[in-house]
Amino acid sequence: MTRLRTPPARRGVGGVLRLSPVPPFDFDLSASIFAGGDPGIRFYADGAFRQALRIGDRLVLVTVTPEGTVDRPGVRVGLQPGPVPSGLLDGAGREVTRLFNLDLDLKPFERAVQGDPVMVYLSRQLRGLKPPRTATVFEALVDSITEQQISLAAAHSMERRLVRTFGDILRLGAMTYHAFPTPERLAGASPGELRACGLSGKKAEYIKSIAHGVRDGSLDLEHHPPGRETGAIVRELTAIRGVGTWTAELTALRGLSRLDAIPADDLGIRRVISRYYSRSTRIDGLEARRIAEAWGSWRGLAAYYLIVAEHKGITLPEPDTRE
DNA sequence: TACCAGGTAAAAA
DNA sequence: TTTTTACATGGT
Repeated sequence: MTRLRTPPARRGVGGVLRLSPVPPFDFDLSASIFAGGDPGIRFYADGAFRQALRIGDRLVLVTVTPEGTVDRPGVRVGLQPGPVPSGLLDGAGREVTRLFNLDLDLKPFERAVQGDPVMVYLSRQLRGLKPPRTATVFEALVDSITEQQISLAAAHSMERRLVRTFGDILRLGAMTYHAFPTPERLAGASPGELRACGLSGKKAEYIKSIAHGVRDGSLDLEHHPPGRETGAIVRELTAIRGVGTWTAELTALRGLSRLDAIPADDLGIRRVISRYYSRSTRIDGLEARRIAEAWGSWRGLAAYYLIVAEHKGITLPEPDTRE
């Protein structure tokens, strides 16, 4: 897949940065999945996205708002509290670029799925949708382990408690913001504290072990040699205790933006593929992978489009009426 | 009250 | 080797 470099950021007055995402990009659509999030953790409302992020050695509140149009998109990044040194501003720009995949070029994806009428329709309905990425691979891995087996509602409740319990705190006025917990903090957590967040004993143990590995340097989740294949990364991840194929693929997709990774065994992905491609007949992971082959190296992004399409209640205009 | 929900490793057969 | 089981919370 092709990636273009984001044009140089323009520095505004008073700790404000303007970025130029690769078009097409629809910020409101891409950020809308964060609507209804926890305002103290990660939140999108009234056209502004907010999240507490660690930039270098500082914890800051990042506020992202859209400018321009889908075809000439801009993004405004504000930091609190001030004063904001220019190095911090540049770091925040890189971080926001990562979180919203601003340098991803969607045009090759749109071309690659031209032969698939369903994906052509959905990608037009969702034009400019870019998949979000976590601030760290560690965060993606911890979230994915938390989400194993149970419903997303249950998992999100646990993730929220995990962040509120162990995440570093930033106070601004009356608001308290929580960053995602560092490996150091989770490595130091007691099993009982992790269990109190709702995690099973085994999940608590997996997460603690991963946090230990990252902290002492024996496990490097964040750095991968350029050109390394997604399959190799998934295999590496599955060597970690508690990480199966599903967890590794989800982590590669959300944490590394490996858009060719598709957690095809995932119940939600199987459901949306069957909804849009199999007349809602239940399918297994193998069948899901077979259908996903049509999307080539963009299969993970295509699956994300299906999830968002379902979430937004998008239906196909002409149901298949073969006799 | 059950039962299912974006799985996994370990025990049992 | 393949199959079964325990596990956590939230929604219906």
